Amino acid sequence: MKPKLSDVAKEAGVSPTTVSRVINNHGYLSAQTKQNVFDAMEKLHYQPNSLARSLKGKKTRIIGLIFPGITNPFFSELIEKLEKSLFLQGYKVILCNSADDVKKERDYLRMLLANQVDGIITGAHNLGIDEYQNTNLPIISFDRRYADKIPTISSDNLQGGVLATQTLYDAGARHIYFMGNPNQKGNPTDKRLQGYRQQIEALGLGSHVHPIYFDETPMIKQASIRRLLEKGQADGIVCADDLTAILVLQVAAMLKIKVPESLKVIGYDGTDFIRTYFPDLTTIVQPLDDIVMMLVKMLMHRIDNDEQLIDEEDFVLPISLYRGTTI
Amino acid sequence: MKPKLSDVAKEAGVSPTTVSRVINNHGYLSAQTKQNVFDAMEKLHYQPNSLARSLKGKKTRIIGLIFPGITNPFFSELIEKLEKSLFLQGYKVILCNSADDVKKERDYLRMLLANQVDGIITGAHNLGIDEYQNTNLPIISFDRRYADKIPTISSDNLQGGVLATQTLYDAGARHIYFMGNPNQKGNPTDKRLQGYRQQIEALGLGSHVHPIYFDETPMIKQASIRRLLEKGQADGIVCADDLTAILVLQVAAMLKIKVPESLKVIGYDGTDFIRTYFPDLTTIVQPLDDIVMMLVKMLMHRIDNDEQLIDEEDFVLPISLYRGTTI
DNA sequence: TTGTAGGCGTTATCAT
DNA sequence: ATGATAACGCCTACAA
Repeated sequence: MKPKLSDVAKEAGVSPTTVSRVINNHGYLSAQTKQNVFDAMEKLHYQPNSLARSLKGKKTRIIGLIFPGITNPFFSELIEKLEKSLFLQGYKVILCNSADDVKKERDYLRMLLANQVDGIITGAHNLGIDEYQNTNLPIISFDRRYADKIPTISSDNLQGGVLATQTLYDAGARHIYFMGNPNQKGNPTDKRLQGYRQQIEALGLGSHVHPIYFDETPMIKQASIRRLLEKGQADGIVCADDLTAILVLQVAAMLKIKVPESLKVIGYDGTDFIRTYFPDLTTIVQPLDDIVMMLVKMLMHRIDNDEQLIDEEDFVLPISLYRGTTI
Repeated sequence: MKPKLSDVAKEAGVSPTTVSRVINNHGYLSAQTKQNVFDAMEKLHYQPNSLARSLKGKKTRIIGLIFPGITNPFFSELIEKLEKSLFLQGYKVILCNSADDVKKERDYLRMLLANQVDGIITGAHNLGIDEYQNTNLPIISFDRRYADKIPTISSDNLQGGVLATQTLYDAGARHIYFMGNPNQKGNPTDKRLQGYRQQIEALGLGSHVHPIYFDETPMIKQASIRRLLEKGQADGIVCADDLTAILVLQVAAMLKIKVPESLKVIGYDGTDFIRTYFPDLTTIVQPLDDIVMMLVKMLMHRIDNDEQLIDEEDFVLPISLYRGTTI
């Protein structure tokens, strides 16, 4: 059996209380006793049981992370940075892949609650408001609008849409398409399209949206992109994410469409990964480090200050442009 | 406060025991009582406390995942698939990023033990044997040799090295370099280099290893690759992973070295991501789905059958070749 | 400086 | 068919 506190106590010849005190560095202990207890712990390979500890009211120091996937470089970088940052604060992370599946997200949310996590950071986006609303747990959301109780961090998607469009225009494109999810569900990312529309209008151009959905396989996206490019009307494309932009470049190469001469392409996200392995791609860069810092900071704040949200309004971080050769 | 079992009991007008019975579907309950309890649970938004439950000896249904990072597509796909598979079996996942940091890995291992996880799947690779050895927890490792008690799953790295080398040879390369970590620490991945060496010898060629380390930044790798390519001696390169291969292609383009005419390149891993977004890259494909299935299957087996490892020897899965245009 | 007792929320055992 | 009771491993008053 696993050694428990009382085993250590017996081994060290003291009471369980004393051992607990040593572990938690509580109150006054004689150096000798401390040493005895440490030796006993060492000898028995003792590990305190976090469960029992948390049951007694202590925090679990576990944060739940709910995201729609981890293979997209944007999410893998975001999650890796979050994990890193939280680890430094002494937190572990339970990773929940909502996989764009409402049921799975709900299941996970329940599990996290059942496991008494200290807080949740979520970037998933299916659930009805109430499930999240119904808990008093500190929750911070990235790029998703859940409920008034839950602060949202995002980067400036509107400005991103504007900047992408303007950048294409400045480079000479006049038939600028937007490629991404046309559904407007009220999430911050919807603003990329809004920014596009807004700027298109300001420039006196025509607005064209080519729908590409998050849950389509790359093959399907590719076929869809091909249909668009074959028409040969677009000379500029604002892609709602970098991976889509890469598919556009692939299809363009396949169709022998010259980039950027005949077609200019701009992506969105600008992760380290993409900038390193697809340095050609011009893209709107989200400030990942700042996003992570804000998410963690606000979460920590909510955890430490039991008072409800104070001036916790939504927080929008500025984006920037990375210039590759596709424009 | 959060409702507890006894609150539900009070609400439903029964004893806590009965509520527990309903929740766990234990013994005989009248349909009426059941209904009452369910209603009460619903009404109070009751969530059983997993901690208390686990403290009472129940499993936590949490699996720890220890990997050296998640941004490499190979790991992100592996982890995503593991999470998916484990979720289907009713397990949650605590994600631990060892970040190639011995201390962090040890910390995480301790935390996992403290949190009474039901098992661990690890693909990290720093720790001394003893820490893992010292526990009776079911642990399965991917591509890392820890200890005799811990079964290792891997794909056929030796054959991968052989196949990569032979493929380059068949395409006409005669000055074939290996690019990757030259240190042999006894891990399965070392065999990629061994396979290369073995085949080089069989072919009567000279063996050349250009060292690239896992923890180098892409910039550094690139500079290092550049130094090699500028010498112009290599006409074929076996890369120990796909990302390195992509850097090689970048540098080759920069130096105006024609691929595959003057230089043939083959990568290693062959994730869906790379095959989709870098379809040109010829690469050795690891059977990720099979790897995941084996990892999960063996872990479940170890968890369910308390008996110690039976014939749990290491398990090696076959690799395959994906043909792009870089050879 | 150290020990004793009770309880955190749940479940298993024994009654009824 | 349902309840009372005693654990699970730890922590925190309260004593001594």
